[in-house]
Parts: sequence; C-alpha cells; structure tokens
Amino acid sequence: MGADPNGFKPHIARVEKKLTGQSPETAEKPETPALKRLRADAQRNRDKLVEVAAQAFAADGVDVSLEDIAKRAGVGIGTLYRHFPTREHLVEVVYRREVEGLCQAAEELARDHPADVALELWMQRFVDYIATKRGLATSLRLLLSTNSTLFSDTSGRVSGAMRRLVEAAAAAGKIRADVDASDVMHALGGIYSAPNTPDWRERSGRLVKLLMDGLRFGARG
Amino acid sequence: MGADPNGFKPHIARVEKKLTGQSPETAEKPETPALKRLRADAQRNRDKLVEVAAQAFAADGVDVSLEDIAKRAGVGIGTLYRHFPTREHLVEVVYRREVEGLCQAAEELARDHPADVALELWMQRFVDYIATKRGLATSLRLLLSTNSTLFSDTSGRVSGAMRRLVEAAAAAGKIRADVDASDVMHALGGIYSAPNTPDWRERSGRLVKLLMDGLRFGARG
DNA sequence: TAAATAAACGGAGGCGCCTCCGTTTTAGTG
DNA sequence: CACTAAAACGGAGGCGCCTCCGTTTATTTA
Repeated sequence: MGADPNGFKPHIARVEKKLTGQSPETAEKPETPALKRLRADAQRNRDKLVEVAAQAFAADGVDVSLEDIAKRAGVGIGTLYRHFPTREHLVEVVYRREVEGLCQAAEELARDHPADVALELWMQRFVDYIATKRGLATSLRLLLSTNSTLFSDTSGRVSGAMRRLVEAAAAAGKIRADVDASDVMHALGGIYSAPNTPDWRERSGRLVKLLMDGLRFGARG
Repeated sequence: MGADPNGFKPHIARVEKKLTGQSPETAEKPETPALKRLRADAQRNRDKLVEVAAQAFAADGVDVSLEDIAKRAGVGIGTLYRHFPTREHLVEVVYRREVEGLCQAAEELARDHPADVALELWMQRFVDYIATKRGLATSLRLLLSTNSTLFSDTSGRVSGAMRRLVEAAAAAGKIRADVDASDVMHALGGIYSAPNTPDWRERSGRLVKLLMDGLRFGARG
C-alpha cells in the first residue's frame, strides 16, 4: 500500500451473480459415467486449469488474476470462463478437490500406520491444510455462507474421515475407548478461529500433540 | 443475460480491502465539532456524493458504476475515492444515513400523530425501507457480517426508535400495556426474511395491520 | 479415410476499478 | 487585498473482468 510504483493490488472478490446454482461439480472425474462427457481436449484443459488455480490460490491468494491463471495453464481466458463462469466456481472446485485430497490421505495413512499414529499424522496434515486456508478466510467464509451445499458436503466428508480414524484407533485399543469423534473434531476446530499470531503453526502442532496425549491416556494398549 | 448486445452487467461487489477499520463515519455532519472540519468545497462534494449514491443504489442496485456516481455528482472519480476509499465505505455511509432518516421519522411521527397511529405509520415506513434493501440483500448482508460495529450501531438505533414508539403508545393507553417492544421488533423482523414473492409488499402491509390490531386489542383507551 | 458437424478454443475489445500526480481552490496571514 | 501553504480536485492510464464470435479441433458418419 505504501511504496508501490504503478502497482495494482486487486484485493478483489466477486460475489453476487447467480449463486442460486447448485454445485458446479458432478463432472470432474471422467469416472462418473453420467452427465456429459467432456471432449478430450476440454477435459485436459479443465484439469490443467484446476491444477494451476490450486497452486496459484495457495501461492498468491484467491485474488490472483484469472487471466494469469489462464495464461499459466496455457489456455485462453475464454476457455477459463467457459469452464468456470465465475471466480467462485473455480474456487469452489479447487476447494472441493483439496478436501477430497485430505480425505484420501486419511485412508492412506490408515493403511500405512498404526491407528493412533495415523490419527496424529492426519491431524497434523489437517493443520497444514487449515494453514493454507487462513489467508483466504474472508472469501472462503463468504463462499461457504452463500453455498450451504458446499459447506455441508465438505464438512461431512472431513468429519467422516476423522471419525473413521478415531474409531479405528479406539477399536485397536490405541486410544481410550470413551472418546467421541465429534469432540476431537471440535477441539481441532478451535485452531481455525485462533488468532493469527506468527507462532500459530507451532501452537497448533502442540495442540495436536496434547490432544493425542489425552487420547492415548488410559488406552487399553 | 440473454439478448444483450454488447451489454456489460457488472454484478460486482468488492470485498476484502482493509475492512479492519472502524466505521468511516464520525465526520458527516458539520455539527460534530471534533475530528477535522472539511474544507467547504470538500464537504459540499462529499454531501453531493452521498446524496447521489443513495439515489443510484436505490435505483440501480449497489453495483452501479462508481464512475457514474462521480459523474452524476459532478466530481472526478479521484474525489470520490478520496472520500470513500472503497465501495463499501460509500455503501456504509449511505446505509447509516438511511437508518438515521428512519429514526428521525420516528420522532416526527410521534410529534404529529396519536401514539398508535405514529407507531403504525412508522412500521409501514419500515416496510418501505426494507423493501428497498431486499435487492441489495447479498451485499448488505456481507457488509453487515464483516462489520459488526455497523450492525450493532444500526440495529440498536432502529430498535431504540421502535421501543420509544411502542412505549409511548402503551403509556398513552392506545395499545395494550403488556407488550414488549422487542417482540414487536421480532415480528417485524420476519418480513425481512420472507420469500421474495411479487405480493411481498402487500403481505407485509397486512402483517403490520394485523400486528396493530393485536396491539390495540385490550388497550385502556 | 474424408466429409460433416458439434464442441471447444482464444483473444480482441469494451468496460469498470483504482492510483498517481500535476493543477486548482480554499483558508489563513501580513 | 496579495500571498502562500495546505487541502482538495480530477482525469489519464494501467490493469483486471468478462463477453462475443470467428477459427480450430475432436468426434461421428459415410
């Protein structure tokens, strides 16, 4: 804001528009046989756009220029807009993709580690994930508040993944049996709204460790 | 969206930006001796801008071009931005001004009419006021949710005005004595979230009448 | 394989946003 | 009044948003 010769900081986020619509999803992966297969080149471009957008949002915030994203993806701006009629559509798809990744990670961790370790690693990853989202909080909160489907979908997926990890760990006797997954979720939720101090990351890490200690205390194993 | 030769529908609303700030108010009326008197021309321009903006927002929605507003007010775009660094600042000032008008109307009505009539007229005016706001709902809701000061200030002013009318009417025996102003406020609040049917206006009018009947029933007078 | 058709592409162009800075106006002061 | 410093003005210019439509490409059909 100060010395900024000829600079142009967007700090923009567009709202309004139809927003009435449902999720712009349901056609991302070609696996889904229903609902219009995209032409090969279209699918390729769409995937590339989402890929690039995810990187760009993470690196520069949700306000990066869409023309930039199109350029980096090697497509014209028109192509971007055909696939994602508004900035919010693009943000939403990226967001869903990331939630998906988080949930898949839960399965992989559960396969590759003892149940309690899997839970701990996943929670650490959850913290990482939240960390990238904190910068975008305003826009994301707006998006989540105008699109309740998005909210319920994603929070359902995430808490489901966590529940499975918690229950597996409890069943294996790695953590105490009397914990409710939703309590753990809730405890973790605190980090989302925690103040934005520079040591936020460390503190969240400690919170996870603390939580795990509490969970392990009194375990059968 | 359909036939729209060369048309450009903004449908824009900008968010983000500092938003950290407090109200951009506290200097509107020259009466306030504190906090920097504006130079005469500056005050004139500022007033004109607010005036024009209020009309423009009401007529065309919050997404009217700011350059248009500046032009209609007969000032340069730079002047507009000096007074109102973001679109939201301008919207907020206009909004506060309208709330102010609504509350002043309460006093005038109380002076010029029997207490129960004053209350009824004011409620009708409240409905009118809400009516103009329904179109802007999305942006306004966003603004109110990001700026809690604005929300508490204005809702406090409005419910205060209503409380005074209700209590005056009750004291004068024009309506039953056992009503709580906040109940009436609450009942009226329902119209805000009522569905957007074309007969919304009429229905809201009927609601007010109904409410008044209920209030008058069992009055001393 | 070639032709036909539907689907997708992509960028020019029009518009609004916002900043920067040279010019103008106001409000003191002698 | 004339002068001056500070305050305010205002618009050019740079940038991003988004639409429109002529061109290109994938897929289907013969």
